[in-house]
Amino acid sequence: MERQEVNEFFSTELLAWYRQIKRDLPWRMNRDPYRVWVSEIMLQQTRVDTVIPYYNTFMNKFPTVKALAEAPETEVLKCWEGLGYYSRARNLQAGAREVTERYDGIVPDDKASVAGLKGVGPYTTGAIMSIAFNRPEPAVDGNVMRVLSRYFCLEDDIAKPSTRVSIEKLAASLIPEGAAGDFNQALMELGALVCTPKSPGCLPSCPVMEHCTARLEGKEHELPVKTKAKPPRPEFRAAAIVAGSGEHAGKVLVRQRPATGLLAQMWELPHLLLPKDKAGWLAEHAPKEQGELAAMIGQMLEEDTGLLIRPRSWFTDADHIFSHIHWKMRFYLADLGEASGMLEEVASAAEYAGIAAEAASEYNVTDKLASHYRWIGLEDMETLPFPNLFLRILKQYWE
DNA sequence: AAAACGGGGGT
DNA sequence: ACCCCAGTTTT
Repeated sequence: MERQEVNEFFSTELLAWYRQIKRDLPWRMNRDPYRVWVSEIMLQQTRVDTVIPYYNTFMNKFPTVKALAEAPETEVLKCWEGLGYYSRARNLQAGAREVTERYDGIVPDDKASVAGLKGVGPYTTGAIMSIAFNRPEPAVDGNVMRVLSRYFCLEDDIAKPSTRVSIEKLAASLIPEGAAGDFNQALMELGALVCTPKSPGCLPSCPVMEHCTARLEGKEHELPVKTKAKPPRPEFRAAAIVAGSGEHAGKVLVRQRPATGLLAQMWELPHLLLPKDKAGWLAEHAPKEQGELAAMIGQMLEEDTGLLIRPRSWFTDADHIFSHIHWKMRFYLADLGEASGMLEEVASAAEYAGIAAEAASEYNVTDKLASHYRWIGLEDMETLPFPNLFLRILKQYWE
């Protein structure tokens, strides 16, 4: 069989297969470009099963571009809580605002305009253009790179950006006339359901195994080639659950993270990065033996918040692993010392000195950050967005 | 080109 | 324990 025929076999059989077995997913209800857009952003580095409940909630709360554009950012982040990569949510809303302002609320049927939206890269551009508008653009994600690497026995490292570019050209050449949306989804559906990373289900499931080069050469388990990621670096952090008193009785102190960087704009319990030389203590000593460390943490948190914070006892330890950082955290229960200042004083001090704090990337500049602190009760957790790590700890605290 | 950027599920 | 997921942005 000629190469051309093998390619046509692939496209034809895959498309037919998809139209038979495609899953009934919420974003396949219709081709509303906004619905496609939201789904594609949520699906970035996130499994279908994880996305489904978030997608339904999100579309219910923000049914249109306009509804999303007009919503408070905190509400959008709250809907994204636990889904990860929170800049996706903020970029999506920025995109909705751009579509509202520049395109009258209509997602444009134009590649360059779509590609210009925040959070929309090469993959998502192709996905929106093909699925919503049936334009013949490739949409190459991890699934597609795996499927095509195997079918065509491509040995290029799929971790390299240049590999994605070359696979995009190949994928574009395979799109059947007038069926871009279905074909691109077929490619991904095959990768998700059959041509899986660990144990590809060639037989009896794969509609194109007959001419799959990797399988014919017995290399379906070796492909695709991908360099493995660096392990996350460890960071030791100490946190405090500060119980309020007086008018703040029953509440705890939380703060909002900066507008950029890790977990941007999310809320958290106050904590700090231990210097490398101190970090060893946390690793090597039982929590009970660490009165000295606790005292140090109280002092550092005092400097951070402007409050007189007194750690009283160890609460729990928790590990939280991001892609690139491994947080090893120790939580202390704390309360406020006798001469504690009011939060209002702290806030005004922050306002007073806020001008100089622009460059601070961590929470080591007292003046600017204090205004980001807030006392909250259990009921406030339903409005403020927290990363799962802190959500778990706070629920445990209020149990 | 490499690192930053979450969190969870599969094996 | 390790892999990877319907990736994008920043450095």
